[in-house]
Amino acid sequence: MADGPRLPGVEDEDEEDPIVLHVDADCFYAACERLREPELEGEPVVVGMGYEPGETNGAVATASYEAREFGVESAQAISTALERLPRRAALEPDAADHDPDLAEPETGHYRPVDLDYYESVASDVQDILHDCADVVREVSIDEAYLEVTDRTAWEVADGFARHVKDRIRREVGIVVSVGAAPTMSAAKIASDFDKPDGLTVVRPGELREFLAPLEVDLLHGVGPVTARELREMGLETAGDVAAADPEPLVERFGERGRELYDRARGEDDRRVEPKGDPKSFSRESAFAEPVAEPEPKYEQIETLAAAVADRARREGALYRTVGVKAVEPPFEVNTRERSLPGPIDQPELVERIARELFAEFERDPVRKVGVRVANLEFAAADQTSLEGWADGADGSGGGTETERAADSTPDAGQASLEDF
DNA sequence: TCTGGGGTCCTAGGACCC
DNA sequence: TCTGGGGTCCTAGGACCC
Repeated sequence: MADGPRLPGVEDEDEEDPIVLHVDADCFYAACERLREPELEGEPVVVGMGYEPGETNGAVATASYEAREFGVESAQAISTALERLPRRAALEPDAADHDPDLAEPETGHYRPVDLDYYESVASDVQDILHDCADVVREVSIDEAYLEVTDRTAWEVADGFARHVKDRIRREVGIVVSVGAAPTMSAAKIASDFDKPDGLTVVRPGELREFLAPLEVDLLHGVGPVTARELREMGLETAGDVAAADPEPLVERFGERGRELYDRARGEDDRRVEPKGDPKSFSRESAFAEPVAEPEPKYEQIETLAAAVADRARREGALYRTVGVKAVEPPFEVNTRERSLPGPIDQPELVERIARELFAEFERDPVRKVGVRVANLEFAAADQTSLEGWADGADGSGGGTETERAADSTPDAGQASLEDF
């Protein structure tokens, strides 16, 4: 926290601490499904990815709170979810005759993920967020940080947060939880504190006491592995971490250890900034069961390579690195990648390199494959817009590699396939 | 719990350069 | 024959997040 000049004896924390909101939609995918299918209100709803109606494959993307009552959890296999919460349609009409008590309350509604629709809903929410804040950082489809320091004050921050919640509920029909705090990391924890439909304000003076009793795994960036190691070090709560000697933490976890220590003490200098360009695009897909024969795998690699290259082109990105992923049973993740001398936009080359990189695994049993492009450059759009404009210009456009690649049609200025 | 898909960041070793 | 120090890039893997 920056220490500006102060009048002696004046505690003006309220002035200097930023006010950060973290807004997090509750069970977003399920909420979207309810938006277009209001009959689902109050019912157990499970949204599955890689799931198709009537099938048992895929995993749970989102389970409504009603579904969670039955032990359905995020990331769970749909087959497991179905054991705990049978599909509503499956019991109608036949099974209902056999056991009418079972049919109604003990079944749930299963829907496949429909990202396009969810994105359209998210965009309506984001419009409101941008209207309510000076800076918005979208973290994911259902989550964002807002910098609202100049829009409100600590004394009325809960009213402001309430206003944001109410607008989203009224205008879009989505319920969100909001956390307000002087740091991003605390705001994030605060939004989670009272879910669903939560509203938690942590004022600057309350930061340490708010964090202290929380289990370490509630800290952002602490997953199962780190949580276990922290417990082995005798650190159960954020308060334990805050009071600990930071040296062993840094030794054990490197830079992350320092960060962990700071966050547990409520120290976090990051300011809310809009999200930058993406760093990579990837596509992956799992087989129903491990595949040993080369052909189906290569076929999938090619499909994914084409999809990734297409995505990059649509987004106006050049890429310099192509990678593949092969997941072998039980869950061994292998990655291979190759970087090229310069940025390109050549789908055929992505396919070819992906095939070559994958060759190493062609005879291994593989349950999942993936293709990725990285080292992205987004200069293309700007450069294109300069064309026909810059002929006599000030010479700032000098002929960089990026420009060369960007203003060429595929195959012209970029290195050609044979060069690799 | 037999494990889906799309991302980010960090680490560590090796190559290579000066 | 022995062998410093610093910097950057590349690759593979791992932890984590939603």
